[in-house]
Amino acid sequence: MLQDSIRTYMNNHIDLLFTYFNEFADTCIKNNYLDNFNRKSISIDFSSKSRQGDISSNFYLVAIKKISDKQFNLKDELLSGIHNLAFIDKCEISKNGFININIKKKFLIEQIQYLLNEQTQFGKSNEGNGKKVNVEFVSANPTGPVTVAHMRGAVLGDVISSLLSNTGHQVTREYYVNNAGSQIDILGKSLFKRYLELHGEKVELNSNEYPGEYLIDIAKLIKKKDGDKWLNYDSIDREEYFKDFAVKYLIEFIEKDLMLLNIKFDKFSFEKDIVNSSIINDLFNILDKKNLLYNGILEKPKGDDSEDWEPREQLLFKSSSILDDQDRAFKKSNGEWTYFANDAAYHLDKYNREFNKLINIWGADHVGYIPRMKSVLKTIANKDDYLEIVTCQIVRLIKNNKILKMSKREGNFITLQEVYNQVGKDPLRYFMVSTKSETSMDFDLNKVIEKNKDNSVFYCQYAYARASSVINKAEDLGIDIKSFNNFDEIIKYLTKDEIEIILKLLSYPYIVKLASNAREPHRLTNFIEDVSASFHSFWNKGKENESLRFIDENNIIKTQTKLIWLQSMRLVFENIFNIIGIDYHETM
RNA sequence: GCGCUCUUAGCUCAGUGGAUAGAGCAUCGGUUUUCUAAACCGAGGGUCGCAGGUUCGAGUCCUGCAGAGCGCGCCA
Repeated sequence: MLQDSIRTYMNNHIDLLFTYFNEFADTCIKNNYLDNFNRKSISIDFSSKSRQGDISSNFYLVAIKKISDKQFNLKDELLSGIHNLAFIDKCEISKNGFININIKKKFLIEQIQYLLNEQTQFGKSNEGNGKKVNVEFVSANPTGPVTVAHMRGAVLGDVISSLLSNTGHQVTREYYVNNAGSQIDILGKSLFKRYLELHGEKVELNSNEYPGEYLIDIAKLIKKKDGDKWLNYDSIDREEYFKDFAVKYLIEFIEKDLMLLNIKFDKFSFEKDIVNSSIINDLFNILDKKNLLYNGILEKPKGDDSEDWEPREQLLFKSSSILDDQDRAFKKSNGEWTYFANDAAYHLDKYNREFNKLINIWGADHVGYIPRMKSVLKTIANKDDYLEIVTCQIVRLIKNNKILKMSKREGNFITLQEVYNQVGKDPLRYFMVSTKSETSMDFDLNKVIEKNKDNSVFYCQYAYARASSVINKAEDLGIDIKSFNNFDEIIKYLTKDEIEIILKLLSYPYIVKLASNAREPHRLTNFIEDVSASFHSFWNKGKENESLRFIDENNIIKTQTKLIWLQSMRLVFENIFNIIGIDYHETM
C-alpha cells in the first residue's frame, strides 16, 4: 500500500519536478547562494494555453529574487540541473523568466503504461496518511423531507468525502440529528394534532406548526399501531412518544431522499444523546477551567428594532477572546443549555472519537456561527484548523426562465425528491459541485436535462461513450490492446494533439490532490470538461483528415496507439465519475 | 448599524501573485455517403464593480467605496 502510493507520487512528472525544485532550493540555500523563501510560491503550470513547452514553471522568477551570492549563476545551474533529469527532453528559460519544459515521449509512454496498469487506482494517493477525518453534512432538522436548500451541501459533502478517501484519508460521513429542542416539540404537537384529526376531531394548526402532509401519513402509522390509545393520555410520556415517533420516521424519509442521490452516512449522531450524556458537563469544565464562561448580559443587537427585547443574565461563552466578535449565550436564562452549547458538546464528542480533523459543510445561513464554533474547537483541540467549515451559498431554481420562489413558512418549499424527479441523479450531482461552493448559483431545471453540449454532464458522458464505441468497434474488427506490450513503437505514431491529451490525462493525479486539499470538487469538473473538449475536437479531425481517424484496419499499431490513450482516458473519466458519483455508459 | 460571502464577455461560470484574462451558451458564418453531427471549426464580443495601495509583476494580496446575497438576542 505504502509502496504503491510512493510509486504514484514519484511517477508523476509534475511531482518529480516539484521535488527537484525543492531539492535545488535546499542545496542553494545550504551553500548560501539563495535566501530561504516560501516554497508555496513555486507553481508548475500544466494547462496554460500560452505555454511554450509541455509544462512550465515560475521557479526561476521566484528564485532569482532570493539570490544572496552575486557570483551564483542561477540560470545556468538550474538549466543544467533540469537537463540532467531523466524525463526531460527540452528545457529553456524564456525572455520573461518562465521555465518551459518538454517531457520525453518515452517517459510519457511509461506513465501511460503505469496508468493502464493502475486502472481505478490511478490518481489515488496516500497523502492523507490514513488520517481520520469526520465530514458532517446535511444535518437538516428532522422536521420534514429534504428540501432543495440542502441539496448542494449534501452533494458537496459527499464528493469532498470521496476526494479525501482518494487522497488517503479515513473518512466518516456523519449526520447530526437535532432531535431535541423547541422545533421538535412543535413537530410532536403537529403530529399529535394530525392524530387527533384521524380520530375525527377538528384541529387547527398554529402558524408555527408543521403543515406538511407527511405528518398525516405518520399519524396513520400511529393509529394503526396504537389505535386510540393516546387520545386521553395527557402526559409527558405521550409528548415524548410523538416526538420520537416523528423523528424516527422522518430520519428514514431523509435517508431515503438522500439515497436518491446515492448519499449514505456512516453515522447518525443525535442531539438528544448529547443532552442526556455527561459530555456537555465535560465541555463546561474544559471551558470553565480556562475562564471562558461567566454570567453576564448580552447587549441588544443593533439593527434589531423588536420591542420585546429585554436584558437578561445568562451564562456566556467568552468567544470574543478567541475568534468571535462578541460573546455568545451558553445557557438560556432559564438555565437550559442553548442549542449552541449542545452543538459545541457534540463537537467535543467528535474530538473525543479521535478524529484528526473535523470538516463541516454549512449553508450560507449559518456563516454567522463559524467564529463561535471555531472558538470552541480551538480551545478544545488547541489547533486553529482542527475544525474546518466549508460553506455553500444558496441555489436558486430556475424553470421556464423564472425563479422558483419558496418559503418554508408557507409550506411551498420544493423538496429534493421533486427536483430529482425532474432532472435525475447525474445532472443534479454534477451541477451541485461544478461551481465554487461560496458562489451563489442558478440551477436551471430545463437546461440541465438538455442533451447537448450546453449540458456539461452530458458532454462528458458522451465523450466517454464515444471513446467506448471506438474501442468496442476495434474489438469487433479484432484489434485490441489486451496483451499489447510494444510500447516503444507507438511513440512514432503519436500526433501533437494526442500528446496534449496524454499530458492532460497524466496531470489527473495532481488535479485530484489540488481538489482534495482545497475542498474544491469543481476542479474535477473543469478538468473533465477540458479533456472532453479536446477529445471531441480530435474526433472531428478524423472527419476532415482520414489519417486521424481512430481505426485504421491497415495499420494495426497506429490503431493500437490510439486505443491506448483512449483507454487511458476512459479510466481517468471513470475515476472522476466515481468521485463525483455519477454514472457512465458505453452507449448513449 | 455590524459581520461573512460574492461582483470577470449579452447569459452561466473557470482562472495556484506571473506570459497576450479563458470555456460553454447566445449571435453570425462554415463542416454530416464516415469510428455516435447529442459533435466539430471559425468570427465578433472585456474599464476583471469603482478608487487607491503593496509588488519587478495584481482578476488574484491590503484599504476604502458601491451593488447583490446571507446572517446578526435564550429559535434550530
